[in-house]
Amino acid sequence: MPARKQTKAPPVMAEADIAIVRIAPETSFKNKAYEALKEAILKMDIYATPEQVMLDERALSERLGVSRTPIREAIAMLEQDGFVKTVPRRGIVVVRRTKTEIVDMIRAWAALESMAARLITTTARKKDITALRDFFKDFGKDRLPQDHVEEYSKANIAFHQALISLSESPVLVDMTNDILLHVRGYRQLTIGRKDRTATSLPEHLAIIEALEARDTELAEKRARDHTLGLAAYVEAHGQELFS
Amino acid sequence: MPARKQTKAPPVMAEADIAIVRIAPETSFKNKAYEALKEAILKMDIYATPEQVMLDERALSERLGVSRTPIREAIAMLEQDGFVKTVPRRGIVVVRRTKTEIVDMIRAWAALESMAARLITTTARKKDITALRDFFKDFGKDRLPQDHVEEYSKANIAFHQALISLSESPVLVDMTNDILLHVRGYRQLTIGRKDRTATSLPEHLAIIEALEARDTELAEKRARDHTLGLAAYVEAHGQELFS
DNA sequence: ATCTGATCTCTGGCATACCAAATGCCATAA
DNA sequence: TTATGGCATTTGGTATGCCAGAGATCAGAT
Repeated sequence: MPARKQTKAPPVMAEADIAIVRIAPETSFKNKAYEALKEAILKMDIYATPEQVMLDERALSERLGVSRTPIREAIAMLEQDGFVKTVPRRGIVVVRRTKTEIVDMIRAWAALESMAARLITTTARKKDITALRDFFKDFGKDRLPQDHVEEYSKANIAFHQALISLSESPVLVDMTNDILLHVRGYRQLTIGRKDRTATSLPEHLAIIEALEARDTELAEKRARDHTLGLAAYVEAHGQELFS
Repeated sequence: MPARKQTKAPPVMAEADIAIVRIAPETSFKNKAYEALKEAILKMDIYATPEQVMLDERALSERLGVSRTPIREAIAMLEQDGFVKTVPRRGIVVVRRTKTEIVDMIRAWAALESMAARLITTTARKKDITALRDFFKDFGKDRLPQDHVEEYSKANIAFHQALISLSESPVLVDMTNDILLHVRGYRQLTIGRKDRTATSLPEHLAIIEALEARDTELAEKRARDHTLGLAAYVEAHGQELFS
């Protein structure tokens, strides 16, 4: 049997505890392009422009100062995300979802969030649950959400993301984030509506209460019904948004 | 007012009803490579091999007979799916999920499936719901699932997919399919276990009954609890699968 | 025999060139 | 004026080639 090379305890020097942080991985152009394009697509308010939005590989590569290769890889990733659709020899089109698709996504969101609520009742710490109220501390009887729609809208999203995070389930977090990215596009035009905003805050507080009470079934139900309510709202009032 | 060009009835010739079928879109090498690699990864039984499985761009391009470009694009897509992770200058590694991640995924699956069940009680047709029983028509008191684990396992997956499909929600269908692809890898080693298989069939039938009764809450609960049961099972007995 | 480091090799990242199909423009014929 | 056919252009698809960093290898010094 050949001598096995000693692999244990070879520390010649104390491996100085200088905070070595694994150096910067320097993200590739591919990833930079992906992030840049994703952000650009998300902020372009797709549902506001009447005609189809197209992307051009060569134009993008010039704009970003890199060759087409990393751009194409980024496009391929975005296509997996469902943000764009490339048509051979025709172009790359930014996908517009129909109202039905959006409602569908919101329902999935409701499913995931209600599961998060369920998990939270059994694992989250009391203080973390209570901290969820802070997102709405700037609103109350003397400062109604419906009078500060834009601000409330941001608090609303932040609340939902914080809620899901409390589940400590990476999968639930990632999936809902993906959905939010798709839904966010016209969120300003729907969730922002005053009539719905008014009922939103009380529902959120009710969810928090159920979580604090560790009432699994009730928390799940409230979380689900709250988001399903949004789905129903969009289904009923979102018609005008989709030409 | 300028004369509007006549767009109606310009048929110069009868547009011969020769069966023109829109020709074949001939999927690109990029997509072919994506499908090929995905299938290869799914059937390689990742959790069976002890050492990390690596992929090599050049080797793959030779094997598939195409250049590296479409291969790289396919890899980028697979990375978005979470099947592989490319490490610069090191290689492309096929991702192995931890037990915790798998349990987490199954919980998300439970959330989505319970929402599907909920929707089904309000929209699906009676005959379609009843048809779900067909997946298990080959099993019964005289032919127990636990005695034909492999066969039952396939029926099991088919049942769940058919169930979700009945919700007529493309989003729920796609998301659960994605999850199933990740979970399927070691499914054979867990769901296949006899002790769990025995309780599976009755639970499935109970779900179908609730759906037929149009009992939204009950159907949702049964669907959720059934899949959460699998999650709990994996969490408790799946330890040995993850080295 | 072991440690050091120069070098060779392997691997993904990126740039570039060329291809082919889908369009659009435009000269030309009816 | 209008319909038609062909050519130039546009756009994504694919193939190649070179680069740089991370390891592995191996010779030389201690």
